[in-house]
Amino acid sequence: MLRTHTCGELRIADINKEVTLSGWVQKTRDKGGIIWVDLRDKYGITQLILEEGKTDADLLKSASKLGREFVIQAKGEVVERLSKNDKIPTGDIEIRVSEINILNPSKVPPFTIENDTDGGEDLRMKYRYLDLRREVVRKNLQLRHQLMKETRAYLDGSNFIEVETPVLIKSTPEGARDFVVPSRMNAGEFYALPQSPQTFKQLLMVSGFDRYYQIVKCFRDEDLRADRQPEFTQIDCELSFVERKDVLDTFEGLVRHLFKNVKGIDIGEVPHMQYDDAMKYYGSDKPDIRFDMKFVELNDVAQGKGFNVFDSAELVVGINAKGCAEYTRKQLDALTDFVKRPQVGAKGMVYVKCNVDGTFKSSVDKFYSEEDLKAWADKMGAQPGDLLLVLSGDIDHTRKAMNELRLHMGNELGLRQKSEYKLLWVIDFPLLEWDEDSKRFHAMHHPFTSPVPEDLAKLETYPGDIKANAYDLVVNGVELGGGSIRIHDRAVQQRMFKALGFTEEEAQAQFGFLLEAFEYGAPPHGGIAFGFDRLCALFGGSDSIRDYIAFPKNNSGRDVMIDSPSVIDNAQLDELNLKLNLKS
RNA sequence: GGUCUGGUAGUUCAGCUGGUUAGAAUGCCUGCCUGUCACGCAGGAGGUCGCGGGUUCGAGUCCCGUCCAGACCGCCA
Repeated sequence: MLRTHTCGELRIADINKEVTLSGWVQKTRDKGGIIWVDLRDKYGITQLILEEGKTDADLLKSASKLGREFVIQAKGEVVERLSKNDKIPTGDIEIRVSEINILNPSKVPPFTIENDTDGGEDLRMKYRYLDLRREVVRKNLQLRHQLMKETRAYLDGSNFIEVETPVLIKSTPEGARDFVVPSRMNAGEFYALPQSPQTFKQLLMVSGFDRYYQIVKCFRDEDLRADRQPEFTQIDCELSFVERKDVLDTFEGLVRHLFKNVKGIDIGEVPHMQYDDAMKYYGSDKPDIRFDMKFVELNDVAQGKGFNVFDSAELVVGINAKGCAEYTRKQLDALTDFVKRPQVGAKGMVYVKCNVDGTFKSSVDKFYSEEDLKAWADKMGAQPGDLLLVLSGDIDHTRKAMNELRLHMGNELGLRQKSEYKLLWVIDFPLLEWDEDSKRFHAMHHPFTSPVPEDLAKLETYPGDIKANAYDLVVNGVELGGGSIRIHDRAVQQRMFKALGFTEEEAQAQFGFLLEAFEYGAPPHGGIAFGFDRLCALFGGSDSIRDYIAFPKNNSGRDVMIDSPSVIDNAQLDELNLKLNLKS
């Protein structure tokens, strides 16, 4: 037997037991006469002791040669420690060793296997299997497992069944870029990896499966971010005979279950917010409502006073940074620099200090009197001591920039605590979005999202005005999931494709199977998909999903451990009927 | 496609307006140490300053290019 116990379970009650432990050498401490070895496995650390006089001399000598990360087996007796360590659960006992077997030696690892490791990101990814030995990283994957388990428990308990859908499917022009896979047996043709199992889950509804889910890998060939990987995992769900309320209730239930069972938090009722309001008051379709600082539009009080920047702006909008009137020139300049960065894109920033003595000091005193500024302050509900930050310009860019500024101020003022969770349903998204580049409408969600019934007639007349029967779940400013009630009527789906600029032939070629399926008794249905990696990161309190993926890709979509992607040899290319056409 | 930041010992970093032999911590090796648990003490080894070019009497430092990594914008139905 290689072990009788793990390295995390022995306690004072186990004293005098003869045990066998196996694990990795975390560290040896040779005190001269006494050698301690910290033995580590997934479950914890147990201290071994070898002592001159009490331990065989050869064994003592060999123990001093044990290096970090050697895999060893140690046999011995559980004894009470003379000096205890209350920092670890096994700190009251140690193993008086009678035998050590080196199961496998180890080279000196390139970084230390500790929570506060000395290894940088790049190195840890190259040796990810060593990185995963670290408790902090291992706990992230254990959290992921727990979330997966609880998700399945909830959905199983709600009559969902998990059905696997194919990974080799068909490329579609809509949406993100597809990863494609050449087909050897069908020369010149390609599979695509799914961006989501969307059409398959809808077909399962046509098949009568009623309630489907799948924890499923999806693929998008787009640039990466801290919260975006080319392959990622979704909790993908679809339900038949449901309206929006049914879906929201069901998955609010899922999220409530997860918060309750994994974090012990009661999230309460999840409020709903119109997309239009989210944009108007937060400048974002995923507002962080852990803090207020809502946008206040100031056009009526700020325009017409001779300040050309504001007068010529489509939108003048401000936020109230409570208690920040004492900001120094340097701090205000830093904020101006922040909004002027190309990533934020504002041309400048106007501030108004609402001084404690009731006076006002602004960066535009030349154009506005105290009364003018007081009107702003009143409109924004400002108190003495507050600081107003104002941006202007066209609506879209100004809202976007103000959103960045608001989040930045939220960070600066400590209003975005990771331990606090504020959930929000954003509803009534636009169905379509005009795209200047391609001069056509794009589906904001996807082409299978149904319009709200009362807007259906606008598909041919005012497509840009249609509201979609779609919803996003937003947590702390992160889009955690989104879905919609789908189209289940062939004629409506065809009108939708037409609005998106598909010819009838194109629609038939791409999605004929779905259109046909709708003619064979497709039930009303709808669903939702959650970004599972983001869910893990959110629960773990991290901004990066990489920490919750066992073997993630780097910024350039590479796996630096296995060094993929990689070239393939000519024989392989030949077999696939492919010829490379590398530019440059 | 773009913006920004970084690349110096095994590792994490410092290295000023260009100027002797490029430092620290940690890890590693050797010796000592009988209650350590971030053990301690003494000693030692360890460097193509990412790569290529340029400016200069002289480049880790300045300039250009390039590669790699990270964050972000575009992109992500």
